[in-house]
Amino acid sequence: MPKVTEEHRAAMRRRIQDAALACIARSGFAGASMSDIVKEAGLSAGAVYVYYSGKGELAVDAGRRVMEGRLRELVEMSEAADPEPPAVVIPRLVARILGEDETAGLALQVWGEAAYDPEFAGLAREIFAEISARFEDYLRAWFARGAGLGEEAAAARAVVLAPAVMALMQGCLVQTTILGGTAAARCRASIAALLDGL
Amino acid sequence: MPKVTEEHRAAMRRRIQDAALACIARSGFAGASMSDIVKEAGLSAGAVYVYYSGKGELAVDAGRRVMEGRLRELVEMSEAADPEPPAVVIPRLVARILGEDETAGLALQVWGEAAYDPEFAGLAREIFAEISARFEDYLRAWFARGAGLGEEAAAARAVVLAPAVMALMQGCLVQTTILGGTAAARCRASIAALLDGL
DNA sequence: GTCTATACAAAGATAGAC
DNA sequence: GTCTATCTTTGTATAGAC
Repeated sequence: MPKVTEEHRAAMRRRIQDAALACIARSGFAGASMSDIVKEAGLSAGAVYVYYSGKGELAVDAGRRVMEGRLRELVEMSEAADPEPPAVVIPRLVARILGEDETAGLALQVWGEAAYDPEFAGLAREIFAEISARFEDYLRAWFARGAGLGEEAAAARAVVLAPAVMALMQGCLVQTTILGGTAAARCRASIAALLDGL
Repeated sequence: MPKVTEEHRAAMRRRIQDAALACIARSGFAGASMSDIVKEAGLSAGAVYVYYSGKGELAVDAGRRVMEGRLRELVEMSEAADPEPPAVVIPRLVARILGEDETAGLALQVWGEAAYDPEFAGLAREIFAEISARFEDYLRAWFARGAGLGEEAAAARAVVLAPAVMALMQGCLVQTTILGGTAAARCRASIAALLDGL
């Protein structure tokens, strides 16, 4: 019966990830020590090393959780039936992604790690590609059904504009993390104004 | 004659900063050890500690250099006599800021540190405010003299749009660091297309 | 001012009892 | 599987010679 064991293992790994994320939010990826994480999880060093081979594996796993959480929010958007204009959709999306938890700061940290660590860079690229594809899907749908372009023209325009829309979202995340909530609201309003013509 | 000493001090601090930045680009702020930096600078531990009280001070100083380098590029733009349209100015600016050196990755790391370290957060906010002011200056000039709005309307529009333009630049920096040069070019083209209407 | 050598602390990881 | 205790390495910072 490997069933119970497998579930237990998943639950423990998740518990350790949660503790790691709390510590990382406080001290950064490198600054969060294994003893910090062990204490935060209410476990012992020995227990943690049963589920993770070392700090490296745990760090990447925690980073993956942060980025995949961000991705999940986007799936709904790209599956909406009749598309709303970007000036409405993008700010709302940004608000939802950045609003609830303090995961935004963690995403910024993942990018920082990706600047020099190949494993984090791969992770960031992977998530970027998935999110980017979602944005393209949405933009194509909007230009075709909402703005009335032909299918081909809509697809071309979506491909061209997607990176800039991604940049808006990424930049807003940067500003939110660094400047806090009031600046975030200002940034969302600014994005809405910029996208108003589309 | 404190003159020579003062110059020497400045030169040595700069030399140590350069070494630190090289190490940080390789291993991150936390991962770059003092011995790494000492070796990279071709100095001894004792010498380094004459000019810096510790790793913390050195890290912040190095971070400041990265961010101020970014600011310098912007000053020229905001001082241009007759304003060119954003679709031209912004992509060119981004290309210049991200093109030459690998400092872009370092900026992303500074933001990552700012996500949890108050000192880096202060630094990031400070630079953000200065850059933001420059963008507002430029946008005001463009809307007034280039696009023909009234002074007051131009100023209002500049204030509204500045955060989004900042976000575009920040996001493009993220994409450049994570995805590399070809994606950076695509992002610049995308930004140009998005700003074309302004 | 600069070097070599080293003190002191912290972190990652493991051993062995239960 | 989990704990306590510990081994080993690494890193920051300093002391003292030159």
